[in-house]
Amino acid sequence: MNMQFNNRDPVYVQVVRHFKNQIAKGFLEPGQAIPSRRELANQIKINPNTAQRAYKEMEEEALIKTEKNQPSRVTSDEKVLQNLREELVGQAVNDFVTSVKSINVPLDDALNLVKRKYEKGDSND
Amino acid sequence: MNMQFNNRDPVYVQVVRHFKNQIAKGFLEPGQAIPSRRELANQIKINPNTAQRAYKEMEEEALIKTEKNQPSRVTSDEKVLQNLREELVGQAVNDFVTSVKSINVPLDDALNLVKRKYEKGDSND
DNA sequence: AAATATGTATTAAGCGCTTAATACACCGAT
DNA sequence: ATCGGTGTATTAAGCGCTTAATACATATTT
Repeated sequence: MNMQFNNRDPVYVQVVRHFKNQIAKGFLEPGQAIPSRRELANQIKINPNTAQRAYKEMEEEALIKTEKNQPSRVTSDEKVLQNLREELVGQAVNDFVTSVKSINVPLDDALNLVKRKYEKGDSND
Repeated sequence: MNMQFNNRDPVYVQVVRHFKNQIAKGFLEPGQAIPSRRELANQIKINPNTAQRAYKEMEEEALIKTEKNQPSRVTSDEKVLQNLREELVGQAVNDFVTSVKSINVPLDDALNLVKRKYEKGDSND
C-alpha cells in the first residue's frame, strides 16, 4: 500500500479516492478484505480517526461492508460497483465537457487533445 | 454581469474564474475596461476586499493591467492571452485524462463519452 | 478646496473543517 | 478472565484561509 498525499485535499478524502480507484480498477475485488482502521492508519501513517472517517464515508456509500467480527470488505453488490464506475467516469466527463464548452473549445479540438494526451501518456498508470 | 456562486470555492476564486472564462471566450476583449473594485463589489454583492483580492490575483497573472487614474483593463499581451487559453484547456484535458486513465477507461470509450456529452449539451453555454 | 471615488496595504475577525483525544462495547485468543 | 485488537461515537483542539474592517495616498469633480 503506497499512497501519496497532496496538501490541498483532506487526507480522508484522498484515502477514499484511493480506494475508489482501486475498486474501480479491479485491484480490490468484490468481497475482498481491507485493512482494519488501525492497521491502515499504521501503514500510511495517519491518525486512526482519519482512517475511520474514510471508512465511514465508504460505508455510507455502501462501497464497503463491515460485519461483526469480520474485517471490512469490499461490497459485492454489482449495482453499487457499477454506480461507482459511472460516478467516477461520469464526473470526469462532466467536468471536462463543462470546462471546454465554457471557453468555446470545439468538440473536435477537445477530442484531439484528449487523444494526444492519452496516448502520449507516461506508462505510469 | 450575472454570476452564480457555489459554496465550495472561495468567492474570489470564482470571480477570477469567471473573468478568465470571459476573457478566453472573447467576451472581454484585450484592452477593454472592467469595473472598479468597489463597483464590481456592488454589482455582485460581495465585499470590496474580495473584489480586490480577485483583481490582485489577475494582476499578478498579468491578465489585467491597472494604470494610474485609469480603470483596470484586460491585457493586450497576446502571449498572456495565449497562455490563458492553454492553461484552461490544458488543465481540463490533463485532469480528464488523469482521471480516466486512473480507472483504466479505454481511450475510445472516453472519447465517445465526451462526444456524446458535448453534443447532448444543453444550449445554455 | 472639499468631496467623492479609486487602488492598495495591513491587520483582525470569523468560520468551517480536519484531525486528534478519549472512551466504550464487543469479541477472540491466551 | 484477561489482554489485545476491533468498530464506533463524542468531543475538543488546532489550523488555514477567507472575508471584513480600517486606513492612506492619489486623483477627479463639483
